[in-house]
Amino acid sequence: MGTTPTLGALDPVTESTPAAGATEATPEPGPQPVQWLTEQEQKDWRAYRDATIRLFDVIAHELDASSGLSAHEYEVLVRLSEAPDRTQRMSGLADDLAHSRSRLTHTVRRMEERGLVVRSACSADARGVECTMTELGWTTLVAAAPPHVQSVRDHLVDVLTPEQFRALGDAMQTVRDHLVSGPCHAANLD
Amino acid sequence: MGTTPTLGALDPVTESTPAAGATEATPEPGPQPVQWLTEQEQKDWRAYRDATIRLFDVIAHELDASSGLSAHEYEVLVRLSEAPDRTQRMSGLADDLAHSRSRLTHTVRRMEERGLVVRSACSADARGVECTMTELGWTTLVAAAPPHVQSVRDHLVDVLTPEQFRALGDAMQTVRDHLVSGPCHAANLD
DNA sequence: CAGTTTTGGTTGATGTTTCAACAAGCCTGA
DNA sequence: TCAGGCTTGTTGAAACATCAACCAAAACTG
Repeated sequence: MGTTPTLGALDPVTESTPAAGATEATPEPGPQPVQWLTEQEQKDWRAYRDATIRLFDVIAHELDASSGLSAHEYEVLVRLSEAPDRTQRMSGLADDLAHSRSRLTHTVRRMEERGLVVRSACSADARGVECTMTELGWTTLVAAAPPHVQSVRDHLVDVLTPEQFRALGDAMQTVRDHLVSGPCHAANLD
Repeated sequence: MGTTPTLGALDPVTESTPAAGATEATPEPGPQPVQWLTEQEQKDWRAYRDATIRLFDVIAHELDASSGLSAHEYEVLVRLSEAPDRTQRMSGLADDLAHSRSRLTHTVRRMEERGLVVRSACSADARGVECTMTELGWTTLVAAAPPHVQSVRDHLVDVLTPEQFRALGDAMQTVRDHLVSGPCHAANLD
């Protein structure tokens, strides 16, 4: 009834505390003593989440429109372009891209069918497979990069002040380090 | 390798390839006068991109593990929980979530099959469909929220200083505003 | 140096998202 | 009023991602 409690972002409950502790640590005898997000934290988390989803969406769309590459394919090509001999092991690629191995296998197979990369046995480790960028892959990447960079500028870099963007990079580098070095970052990795 | 020009992030070319392969029918000087990202900008963009992918990945994984909801389903429930009568039009929901209409239709159909929401005709507009959260949807959300909030804290909020996190929210709010009010934000929307 | 475990990679089934096409209701103007 | 265009929402097929199962080679272990 009147109990539609103007719910905070991902904090739909705060329930048994009607008007009270929406913003503070709630050490109540609930199932879990979770420290809820403050209203400001909710706003910030939502802004980050929402903006990022839309940003990635529009950038991926523009990339596909201008080059026919998906964001993931583009990223595979970038990594290969930076690797010695434009070649990298599948496992290394998967780790770099934070993709599951199986996802990478599928992606690379499709890219191979289109002639963007080739796979070959790895000499050092008979289990391994090496992925190499073809000339077509290279020219495709070279053609794709300028409009993509423009996208990133238009929708992100140039929208912020240089200081804001630097701070964003710093913060996210911290987040990234914490994630990859964290205790159980087992989450991914197939 | 002498010919592998230590390539920057998404800037694989920089200069090594002049007019090469670009559009032939362009009499203009140069393919595009794109302003490349500086090295620092590349680092920051990559940190943001990479950290975000991993972050969303691990948070979605933990949410699914603890509640059986995907991140998208969770978000649908949150929006409904905040709407009057826990009901919202499909179109409004799709806009809020930056999902295509067709994606939302599929998602909601699956959620309806699981009893989390129900759909009904919209009285005001015979084309419309209203989506309402069920009691099961509510209790599911209430159970899902605490561990999810904990996830967000563990991997993002508490990893940064309060100032960093505030700045992140501010910056991304700017990015979001620019995206939704931008000239052609037609990108999405089915 | 056999037996076990771990790692690298693939496969196919299943689930989800995207895309194009469509149906039906709304709205406008002549 | 009714023709045309816009909006809302759905559908089915195709593309893509995820998951569990699997094989083969390496790396341990006793």
